[in-house]
Amino acid sequence: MITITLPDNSKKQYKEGVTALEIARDISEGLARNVLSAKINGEVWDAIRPIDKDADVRLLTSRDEEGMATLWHSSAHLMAEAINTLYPGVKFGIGPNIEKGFYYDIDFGDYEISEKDFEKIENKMMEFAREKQLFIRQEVSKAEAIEYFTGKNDEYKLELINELDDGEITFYRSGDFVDLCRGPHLPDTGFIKAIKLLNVAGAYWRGDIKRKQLTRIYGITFLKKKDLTDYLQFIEEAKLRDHRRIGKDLELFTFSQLVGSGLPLWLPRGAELRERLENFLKKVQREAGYEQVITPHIGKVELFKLSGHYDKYGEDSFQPIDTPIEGEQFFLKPMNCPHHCEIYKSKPHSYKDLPIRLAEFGTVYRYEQSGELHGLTRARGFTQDDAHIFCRPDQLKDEFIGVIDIVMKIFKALDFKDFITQISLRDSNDKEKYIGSDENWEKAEKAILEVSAEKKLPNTIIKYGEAAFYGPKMDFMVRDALGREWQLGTIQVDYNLPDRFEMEYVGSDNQKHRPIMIHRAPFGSMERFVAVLIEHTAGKFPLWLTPVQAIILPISEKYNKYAKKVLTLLNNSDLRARIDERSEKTGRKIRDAEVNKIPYMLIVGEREEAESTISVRKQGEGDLGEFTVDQFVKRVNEEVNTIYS
RNA sequence: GCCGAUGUAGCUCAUUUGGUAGAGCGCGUCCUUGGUAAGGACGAGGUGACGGGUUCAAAUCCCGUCAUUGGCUCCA
Repeated sequence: MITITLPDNSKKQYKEGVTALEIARDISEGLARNVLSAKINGEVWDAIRPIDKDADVRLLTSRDEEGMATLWHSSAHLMAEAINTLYPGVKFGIGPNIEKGFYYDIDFGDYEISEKDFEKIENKMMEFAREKQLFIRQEVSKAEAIEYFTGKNDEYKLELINELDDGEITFYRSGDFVDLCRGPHLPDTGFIKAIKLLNVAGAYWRGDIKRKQLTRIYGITFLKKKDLTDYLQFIEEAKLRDHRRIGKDLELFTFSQLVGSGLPLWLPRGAELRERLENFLKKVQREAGYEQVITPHIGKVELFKLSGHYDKYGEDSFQPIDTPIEGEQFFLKPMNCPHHCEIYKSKPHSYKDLPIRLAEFGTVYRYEQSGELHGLTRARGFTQDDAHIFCRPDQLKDEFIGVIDIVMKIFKALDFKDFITQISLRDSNDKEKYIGSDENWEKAEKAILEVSAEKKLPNTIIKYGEAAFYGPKMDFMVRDALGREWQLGTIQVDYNLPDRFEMEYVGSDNQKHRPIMIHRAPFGSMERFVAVLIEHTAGKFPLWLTPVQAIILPISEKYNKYAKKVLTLLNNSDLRARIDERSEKTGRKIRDAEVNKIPYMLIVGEREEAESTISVRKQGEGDLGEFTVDQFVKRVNEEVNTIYS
């Protein structure tokens, strides 16, 4: 007999070879039907794999991430089984579960696969699922494994097997399909009740651009049909929040084939919105001791050779601009820092001058690969809310705190609650990779960790070995409507450029010292930030940002004159308002304003004109009653000013 | 850049197998002058992304280019 300990610490005696599924059945038949896999002494196992010694057992269901991982991993096998039946002779690469669903990389040989084939594959998968095929685990020797896949002529599996040690190789069989797999899997395919293949993509074998490109098919499955319907609905709703769509609807930005892909054109309303964001940040930065600078969009090749950008990225960048007569070469700037370094160097500095904080909304150009462009989140020309802080080592921590304060102010003003903070430190086993002294690195990394703890930043992850070669950094990331992660703000310590540019300041000891540089961009780029903001708010921007704050709706054309009077009053108070002068009924005007997400609707008719008032309706909420214009302006100003509190 | 998909009116889409294009919304004019989420009538709008080919005939079939898009790779 062995002792099984459950998560509530209850202990039970079982025969050797008992399975998690049997333990579940012992608790209740309903639970047994929902067990996908189980955690045995911290390792996820098949629910039907015999347990032969004392163990801690936690049953995994659809409520556990690991349970869903098992479902999706098994689904990848089911898909492979279906494909193996429908397209004999195809070869399989890897087929893991992912955060939401699974994929399988497959070499289809001469078959041409597109989304048109999905239905056929889904149907075959459903057929096998209904057969409730068992997933059978089998331990094999390396020689057996090699023999099997040599027979199948599958060089991908053979490559994987060759990297494994004898004695740790397992196969899983479902139906007639055998796959090299570590497991674990569902008890049988019958758990899979809803299947949807999502898309097909090319993927290089082992992620290596030099190797063969396989066909990757993504899919998702669920235990209940309803879950799939809900998931597909979520995708549809997320699409409605897509910044590319809303940006078009609200006339914020556009792209032009003639101008070139990845080069956004900001329309008047988008430009206004962006300008308000910039002004907000400028104000915050001024208060924090920043100074604005302005630099040109190009610089001589020598500048970027000095900064090191040329060597590292020159060939993959927009190519140099040549002057016709002198034969000089200029680069579009991919970063603002070299220009700012030259500003620092324009005069000598004393330790008393530091820190110097140079800020610029600097537009940069990077040749992103065509397949990588994505609306405003990935563009070839974009504007960073850049600043470079030049400081002494003893000032590093305070400067870091100052930057985090700015980032938090912005996130608060825009109601970003859901973000991740990533701290990237160096890999201390591979110090050769990094520039700068050991002492400086240790000091900077310690400062960052301390600041992060003091500021109690939520969702902080620390990654070792992710630092740039020139210094540790802290990044702020958010998710877009479709769950993709985007980096927004960044704070990076840099020991490299001060060296390259031979920057100096005179210390209190009358000796020359090298300053530390901090790159920071709280928004990241205006383009990406606005994109994320659009998706975050679904286009319902906060009042202080929105293009049109209020729309005046005259009950009939008889009151247009009064409406204009109200408009003038509002404009004089710096409110952004318009009038809907169409000869439409009030219900219609209200509907259109609601759909256009205009925060306030101001209804004026006979009564309002007589009493010199406006009837205020708030978007999404409804009628707020009668206000004088002064009362309304006061209300709006109070609402707007909350961003600075 | 690579694999897959897409490109028809300002927007969202339709046009069964090739026979010179339609709808809704929006827009314009007129009627209507209305009180908290769609009043009515009429009308204007399209080189079917662009270039080439096949055909008596191409939005439709083929090739190329550009752009968009889901991934991969890359990412300062």
